[in-house]
Amino acid sequence: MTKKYRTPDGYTADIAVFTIVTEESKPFTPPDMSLNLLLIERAKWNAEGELNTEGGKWALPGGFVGVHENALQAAVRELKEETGIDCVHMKHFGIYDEPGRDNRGWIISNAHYAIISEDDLREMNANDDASAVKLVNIHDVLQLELAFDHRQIICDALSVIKKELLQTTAAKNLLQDEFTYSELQAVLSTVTKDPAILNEQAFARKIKSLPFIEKVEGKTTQRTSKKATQLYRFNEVEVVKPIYTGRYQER
Amino acid sequence: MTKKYRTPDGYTADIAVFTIVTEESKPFTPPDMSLNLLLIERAKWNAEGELNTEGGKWALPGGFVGVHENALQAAVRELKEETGIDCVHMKHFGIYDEPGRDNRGWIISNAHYAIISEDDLREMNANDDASAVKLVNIHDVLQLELAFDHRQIICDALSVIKKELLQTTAAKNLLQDEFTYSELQAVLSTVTKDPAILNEQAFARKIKSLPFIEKVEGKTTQRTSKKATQLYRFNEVEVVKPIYTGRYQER
DNA sequence: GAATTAATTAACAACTTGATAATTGTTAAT
DNA sequence: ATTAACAATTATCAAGTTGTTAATTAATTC
Repeated sequence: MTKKYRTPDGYTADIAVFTIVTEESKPFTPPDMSLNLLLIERAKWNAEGELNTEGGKWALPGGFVGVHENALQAAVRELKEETGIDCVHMKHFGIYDEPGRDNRGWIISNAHYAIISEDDLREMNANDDASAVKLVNIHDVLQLELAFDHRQIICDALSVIKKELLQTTAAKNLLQDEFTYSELQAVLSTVTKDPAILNEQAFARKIKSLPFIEKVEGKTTQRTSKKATQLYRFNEVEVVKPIYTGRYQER
Repeated sequence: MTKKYRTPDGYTADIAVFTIVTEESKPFTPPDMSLNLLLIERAKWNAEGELNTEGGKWALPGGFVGVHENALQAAVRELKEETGIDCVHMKHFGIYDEPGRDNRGWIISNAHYAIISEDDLREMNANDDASAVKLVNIHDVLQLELAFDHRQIICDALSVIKKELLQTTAAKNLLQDEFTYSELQAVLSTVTKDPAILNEQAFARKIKSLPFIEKVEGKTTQRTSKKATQLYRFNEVEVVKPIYTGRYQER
């Protein structure tokens, strides 16, 4: 190809990995969850013993996209390489292409978020050097010293994940296939103050009429209560809730 | 910079421009609107008289991003250059980076959507060669022969714009600053079948309690009715509607 | 002046939901 | 065996939402 324009010096994929951490799991008790973001600490020195670009700061996992793959594939690959996590739900959410954002050149970053369950997370801890990887509660993450423009990327990721969890059925990726109303409620509680969701009786009542959730007939668990509790699962129905309907008045 | 990787051959910005077309505007009548997408016809031959890549097909406006700008700026610039439109509401919505999507090389397309009002559209028609530019009703657009992977991009754009109009206050960009309930309803009707929005009495009642819309005190118009009609405007309030609340049962 | 039309208001029924309370099933302590 | 504890579940009420139907209002047209 004849290049009429100056072309980019690189194309990277970054990944904001979100996961749920169950804070305390006493038997027969509904879970108390927090939403966490996975970060890696950039090495202070590179292989040649020189100071590394943005070394010592915390950053999102990621790396360069190859010519043979798209950014989504690269993101999945990099996450596996850097943390051992096999991700199911990974999605593009933004592009970071401000001139000068990376002092190494004209580098375009394609940002993704991934949602993984606690279960899948355990593989990670076994697989990798834990010292350079940590989970940070989403309420604390902006206090850290972050590399490049990752503060901005993380801000955007937080706002995207909050919307995604409330406006789509993405919560299914943070739960087991079959779950109780209180487990789903615990996930949603990490990102909303909506009283219709926080109110236990109201939510237990509501879950039965949601078109995208179905009762697992005759199946119960004692994970969250001494009394056997009904299990539910997501089905394939997708819905869009307009802001022009519903209630807005507090009582 | 030392290049360890092969780098992209180009970075382009494409723009899906959406606008409302009022189908018939009898006086004293609520509008009948359709949502349209702006497409350009690619020239059959290039400057050297050779057959152009994907020439003769319909495509989204767009072009290469320069090293001194980000893709959003490039998108605004290209849209102005190609159609004369000065756009207010332009946003990134997707990346198209499949290897082989453009036979000219490794070219990454950053896709944007723009929402412009009928008023702003008039400038365009005055400004440019109308033969190569046309507005297509969103229900017809997928019938056309489209260049590159623009069919996919347009599909995604349609689904994004539908969500955006219902789940955010983006409709304000398709209306005048002050509007009647029936004008807002006409905009929303182009993208939803929700009875709570299509029902006139219900919607006229509802608009008064929406936290992100306020009455323009004492101001009316006769655009849509012989009887003077109340005007409303959007304020700055932003809301997120969870799918876990509200009604799902049809009557 | 009557007909027409869109906006507005009213009224009702069915549904939603926050609040409060009662009931149920199981475990653990007495 | 009895009781306390506790989450799940069900019940009830009040207030808000919304589809439906109908009446009222204001301006224009004939």
